[in-house]
Amino acid sequence: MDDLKKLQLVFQTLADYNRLGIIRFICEKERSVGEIIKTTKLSQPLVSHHLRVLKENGILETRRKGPFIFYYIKDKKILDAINLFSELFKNSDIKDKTRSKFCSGWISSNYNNKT
Amino acid sequence: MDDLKKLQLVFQTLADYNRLGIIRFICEKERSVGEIIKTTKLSQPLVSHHLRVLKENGILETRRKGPFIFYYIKDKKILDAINLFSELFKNSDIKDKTRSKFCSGWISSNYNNKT
DNA sequence: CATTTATATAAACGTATATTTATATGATAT
DNA sequence: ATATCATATAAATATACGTTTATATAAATG
Repeated sequence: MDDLKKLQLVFQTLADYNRLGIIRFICEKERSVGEIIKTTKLSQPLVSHHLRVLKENGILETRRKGPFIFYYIKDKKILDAINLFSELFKNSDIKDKTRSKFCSGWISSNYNNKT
Repeated sequence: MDDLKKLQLVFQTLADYNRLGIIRFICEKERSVGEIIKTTKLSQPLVSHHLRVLKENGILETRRKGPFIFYYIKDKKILDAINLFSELFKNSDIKDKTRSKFCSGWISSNYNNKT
């Protein structure tokens, strides 16, 4: 697979409203599937499907914690890249940096709750 | 339209192999439709369609020059953003910055050939 | 071991969109 | 004005993929 095809797959992965919503919810700390379902109000199989796509395309990673499976952003640089697009293409008239940032960032203190 | 939807539309616009190819070809200087057809080897209506999508979604802009219509990158920052993803997700083992950059950049000396 | 909770998978369905084929518009030159 | 070149548009087709419905796996608990 050439690099252009890989790039296309990444954009395709991000080109879904629900998946972006999931990423935005996950972006500051890892979340269990149940939390994602509750917050996004999407059906369980649909969330599961989107999470799989996001994982298969290198956006998310998982870790099991008892019966729960937590999803988290694989590489935090991805958030910077998404933020860049978010700031470039926000359609609101008020272009203040704080408001329309896609994700303010990962909370590193939430990253070490190993079981 | 909320910002998340706008972001989704931008990624959707970039989530096509042929469109990415067109952007990469256009990225260093404006190009006429004919040049794009010749280089990408895509059919004329297909190129026209993709150019329209790219323009409608704020990636490209046009300018007429006689019988020709030239397309160019509307905001060069878009290239930086694409480059960021390109470097994050290149699948080649050799991860040298030079090779897998999506676009080395706009050649500003090619930007002022007004008619 | 059986039941419940948490998550994943499979099949079926509908829709959006990339591509093709055919035609139209718009500018230039003879 | 007409023929030609450059580009756009419209309709038709095909396919990819998001969503739903139904079922399966996997872990925990009594």
